[in-house]
Amino acid sequence: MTQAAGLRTHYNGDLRTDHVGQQVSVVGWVAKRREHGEHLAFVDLRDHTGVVQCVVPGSVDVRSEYVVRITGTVKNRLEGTVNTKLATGEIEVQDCEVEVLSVAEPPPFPMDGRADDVDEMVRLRYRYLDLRRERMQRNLRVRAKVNSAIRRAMEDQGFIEVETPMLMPSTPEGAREFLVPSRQSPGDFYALPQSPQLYKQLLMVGGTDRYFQIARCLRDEDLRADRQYEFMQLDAEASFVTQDDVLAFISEAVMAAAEAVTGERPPEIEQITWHDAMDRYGIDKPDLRFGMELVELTPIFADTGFNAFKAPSIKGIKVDGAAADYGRNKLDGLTDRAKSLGAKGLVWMKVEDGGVLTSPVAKFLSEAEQAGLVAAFGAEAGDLLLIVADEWHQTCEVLGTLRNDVGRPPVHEGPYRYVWVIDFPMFVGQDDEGNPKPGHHPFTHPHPEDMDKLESDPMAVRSLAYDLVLNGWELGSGSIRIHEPELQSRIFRLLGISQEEADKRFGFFLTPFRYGAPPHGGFAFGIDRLTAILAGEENIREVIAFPKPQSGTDPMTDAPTAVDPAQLADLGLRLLPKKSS
RNA sequence: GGUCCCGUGGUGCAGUUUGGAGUGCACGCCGGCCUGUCAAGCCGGAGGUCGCGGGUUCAAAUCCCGUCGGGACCGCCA
Repeated sequence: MTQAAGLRTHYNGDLRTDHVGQQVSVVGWVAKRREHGEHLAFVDLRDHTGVVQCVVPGSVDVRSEYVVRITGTVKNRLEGTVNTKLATGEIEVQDCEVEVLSVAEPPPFPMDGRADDVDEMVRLRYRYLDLRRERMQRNLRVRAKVNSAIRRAMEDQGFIEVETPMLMPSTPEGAREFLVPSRQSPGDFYALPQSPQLYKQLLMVGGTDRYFQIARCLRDEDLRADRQYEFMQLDAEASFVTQDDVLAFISEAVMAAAEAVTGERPPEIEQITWHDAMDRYGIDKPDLRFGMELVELTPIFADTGFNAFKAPSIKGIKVDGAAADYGRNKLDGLTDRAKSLGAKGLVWMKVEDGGVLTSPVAKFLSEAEQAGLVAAFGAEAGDLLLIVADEWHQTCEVLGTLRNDVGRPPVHEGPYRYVWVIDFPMFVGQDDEGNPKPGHHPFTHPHPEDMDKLESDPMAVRSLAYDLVLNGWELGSGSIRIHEPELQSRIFRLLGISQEEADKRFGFFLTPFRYGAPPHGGFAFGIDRLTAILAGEENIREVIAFPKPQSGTDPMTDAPTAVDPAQLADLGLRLLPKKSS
């Protein structure tokens, strides 16, 4: 409870029967006025702590959202007028005098739960009003608790907070950057940090040992429910540590944040390898809140006569009791979805009594194969089976997406299921020139057990990279970094990056490693995402004071805006004509 | 760049399938009444370029084309 001062003696939501008899002054916004003729009026007064009812012995000229100071005496409510919906509902402030501090126009939407249904653009245009609402104030305070708990947890583990520059050189790997033109060096640009990645590694070279920062990151990529242009990360890096050390540090910060919000410390965060995550859940950010794991079917069809199942990997998922819920339309929808994900097709089967399978393709399967399916799935009458046959990765990915489509609850619904995904592949896919692409980033240390496969079988090499996942959302990722210049050169060679090119692109970053770099590793996770889930929100915009909609424009400030030609001239910039189609 | 959904007084909706006068509901707003209400109650009232543009039609919120805005997702986010 905060000590009240200034114009008020108490916060509205704090008043209880303990205060009965006290003369109090409370301030805030008029949530509601109810007049009963010239002798009695009620004013519900709201601040961020709650609402208290004030009784005025006469009429009172206030409207919704007027800012007022009310002075009166706390009394028990009359018999039968207690309001159990209010925390302050056993008392009221009586014999009130009302002093108007600010008048207000009628707000465009109500400052209560009904505004949850209002068009988000309207809420964002009047965000300063939206923020008055209990939900928004709660979310801001959840966020503050998360930040505070993280900071404390990191400091308790010997990390120090260091700020890094917002204006840095462009390093056009990964996410698209926001650029900032330089006035003193016309035609040149800074970039805003996608993350403090490079600086924090240099802090390790600089002997900082354990660094963290609650860092703002900026990425000029399309916005989503879980993505804003600018977002906050707990960014951390430590020297002379193993992967397990890093996981422990970050687990501690996340669990401390969760405990600060929910009052309950999560159990130790389990781990799963990337391969197992893909194999069992078909995705590298598995949602462990529900089962429906991918079932291995490949051996059943080793000698099949069904052409569609002559594939390297056949897997399926079982949707319990869903056969009756999925008519032809929905099944066609799932098939289209599978195809749009790159599958050649989707086989569905409905399980009838006695293990009989109903499916357009059942007639192509032998009795042994059908029996094998029922056994492998543990299928019972009424279940729906969805089966994909393809390359292993493709099979897993398609089924993983269908599993989420069919079974995944909203992200904010409990329970909280954290999981570390470890042993990510070092390389993922190929670039246009046929070189392997880094799965994490080009400074990630290969898994020590796979060093001998770097050149001979690069796609089989694991890395010391790891992700933290909560309820199917990727909270963040990290890795043990390469600290040996020779190994770094070897990785660049594999990626098809020449030494000259590497020096040009990352010179300022690579040179320091020639002067004695400690082994180090780190992590960064998204505070917006963690906060949203802990606050019970499924969109990070709800836990950001002033977010932007998908267009990236701000309906409140109209940013981005055109600027004065003189400003452009100062920067040595001239605009091209706008594209017209 | 793509797919799908949405756009009707200040707010939330119905009306669109099957074209027929801006018709309706709830909240809010304005005025009146009301001495125990509490997202009060009763009476009265104001408030609309049906996102915008074009087309079809005797007639368009409704059908067609385009466009703008918003949302979810794919691509993208090392």
